[in-house]
Amino acid sequence: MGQDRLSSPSQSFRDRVLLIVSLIPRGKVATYGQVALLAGVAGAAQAVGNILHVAGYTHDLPFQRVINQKGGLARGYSPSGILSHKRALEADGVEVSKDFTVNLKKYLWHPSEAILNQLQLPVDLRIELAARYKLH
DNA sequence: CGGTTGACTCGCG
DNA sequence: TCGCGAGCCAACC
Repeated sequence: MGQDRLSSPSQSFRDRVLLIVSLIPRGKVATYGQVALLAGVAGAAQAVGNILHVAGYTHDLPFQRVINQKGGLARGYSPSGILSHKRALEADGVEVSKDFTVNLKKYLWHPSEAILNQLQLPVDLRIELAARYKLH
């Protein structure tokens, strides 16, 4: 039974991004660049931010779990809403420092093999993903 | 169809 | 270590 197919290359980049974000477990975070790679397009981090900014709320996604490469919370999450972003993450059980950063070594999401397989991620992207985000 | 935008990233000084 | 500029890419208008 092939139901539960997570995504396929035929889906739009946008749909794959939304799906991947929905897979980030509570208590973990992912970076924009990481989501872009998982969606099959290296270097599309900014596009991921754009997509979440536009569709995050309407799709009821845990978009608070997506932060930048340095572990910092999004500046434009909402005008002065970096505090609400901090609270949303803490509600997930993620520690947020006073300078609004998260310890990626501790909280970065490492997708399971099963998920990677179902995303049908090309080998080269898998390699890049492991090289950039595998933190002992 | 083409220019603009931005919840990003990287590299350089 | 930090700020700034340039590069990137899909969505938008």
